[in-house]
Amino acid sequence: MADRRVGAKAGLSRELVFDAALDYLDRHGLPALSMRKLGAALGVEAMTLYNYVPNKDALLDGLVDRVMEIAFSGLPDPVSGDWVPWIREFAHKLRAALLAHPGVLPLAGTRPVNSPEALRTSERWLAAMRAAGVPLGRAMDVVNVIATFTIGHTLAEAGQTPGHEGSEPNLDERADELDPAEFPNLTEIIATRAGLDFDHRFTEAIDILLAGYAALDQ
Amino acid sequence: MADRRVGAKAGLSRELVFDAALDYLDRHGLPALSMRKLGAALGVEAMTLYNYVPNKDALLDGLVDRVMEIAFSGLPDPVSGDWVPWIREFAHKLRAALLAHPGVLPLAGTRPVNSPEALRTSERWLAAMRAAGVPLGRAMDVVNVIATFTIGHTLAEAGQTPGHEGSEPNLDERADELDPAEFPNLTEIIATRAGLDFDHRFTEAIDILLAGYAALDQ
DNA sequence: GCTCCATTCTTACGGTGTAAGTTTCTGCTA
DNA sequence: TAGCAGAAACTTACACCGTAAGAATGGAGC
Repeated sequence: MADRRVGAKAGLSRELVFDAALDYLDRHGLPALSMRKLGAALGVEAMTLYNYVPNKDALLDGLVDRVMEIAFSGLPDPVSGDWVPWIREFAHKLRAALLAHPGVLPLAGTRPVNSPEALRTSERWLAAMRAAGVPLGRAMDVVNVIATFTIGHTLAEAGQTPGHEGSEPNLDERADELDPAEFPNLTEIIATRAGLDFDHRFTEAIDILLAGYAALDQ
Repeated sequence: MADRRVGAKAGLSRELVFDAALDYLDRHGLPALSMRKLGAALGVEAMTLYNYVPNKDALLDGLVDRVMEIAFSGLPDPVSGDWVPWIREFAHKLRAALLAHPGVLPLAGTRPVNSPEALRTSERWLAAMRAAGVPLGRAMDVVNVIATFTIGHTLAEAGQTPGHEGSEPNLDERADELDPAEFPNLTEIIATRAGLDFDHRFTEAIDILLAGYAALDQ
């Protein structure tokens, strides 16, 4: 970044700040994200960012909303009466978006998502499911169960990623400390990789949930 | 805490430090937990804690393990061939333990749990399910799906709790900003509470998952 | 050229985790 | 009982954090 004189515009915008924050998060991880470093990445002092964001917490909230928007984008309108494939597609898109930006994952679990975009999407879901004969309360249950499961499962998935920045070693990393006599099944799992396929596990669980809920109403 | 002279024993132990940390977390929340304040709660300087814990991250990891132990404690050994009720009980106990210590919830989602106690419990699960005819890979899938769903769902539940310390308002808190014309279904949900019963939602989803998996093998 | 104002920078404060070094007390041995 | 070794606690220090308050600068409109 070429040096500017004090007061010269850096050409920032709320958009640009969020973009840079998401990029920084993807590149360096959540603990490394500070206002000073984000400012430096934009060629600006930390306090300058406060012209675009009230505080750091709001910045993090915005990042979650942004990733949710990515997950929602491109979802087709649920016109047909069959809501199951639509929700299934949403679940897989949400997982993909979270895995693409694993830095926001811990935030996504903690912060309620109530951006206008998210509310609009929820409303569309509910309307479509209701039109298909699902009671409103149950529709809300399905939406929330799918969303919370996806976040929980993807949190675990990202945490197991080889190179994650957590402090505790994951199962693979402590495979050699595992006494095969005391833990025969766990050692077999590590050796054969049976039950460690996240793609398969997620797909199957979502299908079970959707089939189960679909069977409840009719 | 009566003042001691330098060097006098405060009677600390690893146990006591973790106990105090969990208590502090329950009382003041995760962002408020610092080494200095935890030390003060124990009548001791911050650096003293480093005699019992290598660093703060290890302290947090230990807290997650401790809550998991609470969840596991009292679980009966799965002797009968029917593994479904046992896993169901585990899910509900895990949720209860997490809700009792909501401060550790964000940590539970992020950090892989590989304490010896947790590994022993997993091993018991797998052995029992296998004895009942479930293939090993599927048994692992069931265990992980139940655990990740429980964490994800309970994260959302604790986040919606009135008085949570998050920054974004939850759905109820922004009910009045919601335009009934644009969001008829969401407003109806808030008014009737349909689909907002966490107990019911969790119980039903767990039952659907267990029934679905049970139907796969046999 | 002058004024106004948005934008940016500077400075400062109280807080954080933790490395390094110092002091004090306790319990053992002689 | 005296002396000493090691454990336990404290002190100091450093680099970093979020952010409040105010000063400095640049460009836009007159």
